[in-house]
Amino acid sequence: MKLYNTLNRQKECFQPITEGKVGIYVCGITAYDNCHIGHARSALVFDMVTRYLRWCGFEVRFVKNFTDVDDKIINKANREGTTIFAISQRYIAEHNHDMNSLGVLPPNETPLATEHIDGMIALIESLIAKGIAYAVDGDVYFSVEKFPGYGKLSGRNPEELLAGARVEVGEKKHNPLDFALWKASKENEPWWESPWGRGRPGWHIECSAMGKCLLGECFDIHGGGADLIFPHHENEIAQSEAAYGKMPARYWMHNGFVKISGEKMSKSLDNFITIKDLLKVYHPDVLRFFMLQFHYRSPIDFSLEALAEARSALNRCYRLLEAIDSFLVGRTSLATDTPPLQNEELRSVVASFPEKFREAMDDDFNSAKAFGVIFDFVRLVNSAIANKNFGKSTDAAAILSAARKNLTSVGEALGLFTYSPAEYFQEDTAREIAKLGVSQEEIGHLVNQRQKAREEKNWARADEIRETLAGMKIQIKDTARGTAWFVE
RNA sequence: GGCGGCAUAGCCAAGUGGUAAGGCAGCGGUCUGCAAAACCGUUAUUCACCGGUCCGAAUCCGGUUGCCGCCUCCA
Repeated sequence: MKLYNTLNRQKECFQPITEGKVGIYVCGITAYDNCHIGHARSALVFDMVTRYLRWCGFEVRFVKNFTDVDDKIINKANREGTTIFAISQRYIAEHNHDMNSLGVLPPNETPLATEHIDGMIALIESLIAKGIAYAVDGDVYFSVEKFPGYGKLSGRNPEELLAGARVEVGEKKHNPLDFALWKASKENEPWWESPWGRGRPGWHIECSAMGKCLLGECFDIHGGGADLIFPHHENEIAQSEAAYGKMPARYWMHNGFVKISGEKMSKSLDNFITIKDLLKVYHPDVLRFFMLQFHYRSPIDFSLEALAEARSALNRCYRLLEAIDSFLVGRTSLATDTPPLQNEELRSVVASFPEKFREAMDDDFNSAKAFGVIFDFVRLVNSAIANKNFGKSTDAAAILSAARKNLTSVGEALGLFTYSPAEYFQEDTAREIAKLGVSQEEIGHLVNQRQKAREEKNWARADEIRETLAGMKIQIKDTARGTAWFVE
């Protein structure tokens, strides 16, 4: 398995520290507002990473933190006249609700920064003892010039950074590049007792402390959004490596951004769409499919049109599952027999499908390439079902149930196809109908009328109703077992 | 200004040396009372542009243009 390591800017063979086990730390959210689909991408990407690693047989320990003390939380708490804990707990609950809706598996550990203050203080003390950090008036700063490797993750060098650095009035730092490990608390700010007086931790120190506490001084994978490369992860490396003498993680993975109209989606640009709003109009699998159809490091340009296309593609997969299920109804007994191999080639394609999927995913979690494999497979199985002779062959049911099993297995690695086709289409239809502003009853009535006209062989009337429905974006599907309908 | 990334069909997108996956949309056909779904066929002699290396490049090197991100909180 190869994965791209931001640290060395190249794909590297993945070699876990302990055979068969993987420790992953991903930077989670600062809990002060609802999550937007940029957060969703990061969550879905690393959910795919952990799911895929588990699918491959690794025992994964996945840690994702919450930043629950920070300027933005403090500001919001002061504005609302409440505590930072009330704010962070509220948005952690919202976050968890969103993640659950998206089908993101809960991490093994979800540490809060405020639960690890002692660890942070100990870490800061050891940095001071080593002469790498210094205290000034209750603040503590990390001295960048004392750490020779500074800039290795983001590819910057301290001189260049210094040239462009802003020096603010009243700075207590010795060097403009130095960053805060601990901040003396001001009025109306939460505080913890420390050797430097009452204060609160800087942003970067929390991940160094929590990563070390839950995964050890060096773990396998550290992940986050590409915007965290600098300064957050750069500073985290500086702190941890200076304190423990080793890189905190071997592989650094960063997901690309979600853009909207060509610009990065972010709080500051105020151009974000929340997960909650999006899930009102599209099924969570559609959002997941949309995100995973791109390689995780590429930027994505988000639009509702693009999401609609993702829905069309995903529907194709669920339709196949539906078709298999309907083929298999009443025929499963055949699967237990040992029938003659009438479809040897198809059987071998079905059997080798997971391996092809694995090949694509092993190349730096290339889910985009994996979808190519999936759709080739979908077409092949569909063509078998479409073939009348295939239905007569004694091994058809066995092959199709194997195909179904393999497709959902691969889906498990991506977090897709976890619903039954009936559930999926029901939820999809409910959303589409709501968008169209028509009721199920209205459609059902028209479908019944057409059904009557068809029974009377009044084709003109039947076609007229079908056209009316088509005008409403409702497609009719006549099958042996009656008429179904769905939204285009 | 510094650092990094990207540029592939109508749209989206994979592809890091061996002759262009896949999805969406479109067109023709099969199936169907008609449709839909599904299937078959079709849609880039070509990968922003200009040079170079090589038997061979979308893929490597140099240059040009355009877009984006980071350098300040940000997934």
